[in-house]
Amino acid sequence: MQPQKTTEEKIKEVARKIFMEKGYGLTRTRDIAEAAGINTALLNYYFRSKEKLFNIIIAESIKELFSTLLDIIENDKTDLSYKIDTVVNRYADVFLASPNLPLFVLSELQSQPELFFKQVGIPGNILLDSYFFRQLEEQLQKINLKIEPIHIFVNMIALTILPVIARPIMNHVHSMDSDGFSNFIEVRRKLVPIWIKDMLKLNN
Amino acid sequence: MQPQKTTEEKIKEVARKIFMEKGYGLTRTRDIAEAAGINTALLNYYFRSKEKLFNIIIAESIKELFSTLLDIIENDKTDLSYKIDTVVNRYADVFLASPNLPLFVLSELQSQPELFFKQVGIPGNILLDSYFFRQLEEQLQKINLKIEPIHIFVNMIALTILPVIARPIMNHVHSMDSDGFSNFIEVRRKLVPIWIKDMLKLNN
DNA sequence: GTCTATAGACTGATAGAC
DNA sequence: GTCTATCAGTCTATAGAC
Repeated sequence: MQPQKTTEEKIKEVARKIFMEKGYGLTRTRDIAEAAGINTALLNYYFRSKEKLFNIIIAESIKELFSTLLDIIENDKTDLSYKIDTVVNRYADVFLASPNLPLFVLSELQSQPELFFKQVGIPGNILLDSYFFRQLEEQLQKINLKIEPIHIFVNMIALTILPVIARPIMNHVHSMDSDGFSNFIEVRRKLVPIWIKDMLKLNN
Repeated sequence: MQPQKTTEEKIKEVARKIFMEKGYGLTRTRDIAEAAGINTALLNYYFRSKEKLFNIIIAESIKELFSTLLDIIENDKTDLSYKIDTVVNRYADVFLASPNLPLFVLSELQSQPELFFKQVGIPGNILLDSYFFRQLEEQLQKINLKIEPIHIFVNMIALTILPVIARPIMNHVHSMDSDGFSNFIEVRRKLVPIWIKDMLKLNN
């Protein structure tokens, strides 16, 4: 038997869904209240204001998107190849479960960049100082490729995330249903690590 | 001597900028009017409503993003290597001039996918049936790589567009000012075609 | 904790003068 | 074409009863 959802959890759950679909500006507290089976008074009883509720949702979303990464890239026990496989696979899982998550976070960060600093508290240098980046740098030197590690990292994320972000266009130009989308992600789950390792001349 | 901007053009110009920064929901007609040096009455005199003005802006934005592509990929006089160079370079130019354009369009297409059909009229199969895709298919067969051409196309767009879409995060983790951003794009303008050609085993 | 009712502020749009 | 003034509608948030 699952424990019953509290009203507070129910509100957060539907708020997350509606904020992701419509964005902050187009979401009305009434929509959230109605979808949660309550009223706006109760919503404000729990969260004080729409903005405070949104800040909780967006902070959790940002953390969901980045915590996926952090424990992988800071691990000094795993090699480069394993890290590439794991990052791509974890993100594929996250995106299949929450296809709207990346565009939601990116859009809100664009219109309110200060959210990143205020709500998350991930230091800016955590990526550049990571063990993963040191491993990338080492490998790039080994194959005598004079580019910054960030480019390889950007490539890995780009190849994984773009089909998710551009899903409406993919649906249009590739006539995809939701199964087609999942299949596409599954195919790329295998391909992206190969491409990234090729860029690094890592033997597969 | 440049011809003077009409009021109508001035409104569209600032509306485009503000819609792109804040999105439809958070943009107020008063913001647009003030930025254009007029008032909301005049805005409605020219465009009837906020929504009609927005539809004009988003339709033009979608066209700007895709017309860049269409005349390149349908050309049967240019080879694969040239097409890759040209697509990447054109998009780099577009994104440097309008960094908010891609995320704006992608966000709006997610919340209103029918915009693609209604406002643009680009048939879904124009990409799959393009000369570019036939050239990709040919080359993939030649190197005996059993993947669909769409993956290479997605990769090319992904590697070019992601730093632009994730600019707020890039600023944060890479301590970039606007010069840093331009430099980053300039570096990738050269790198992305190399990576894509490597995937296709095209000799550079 | 949850509701009804409503205050209070803001927004898009228009009427009407010039 | 452009303005001032303002209306009607919508939204968030709160007061107060239960």
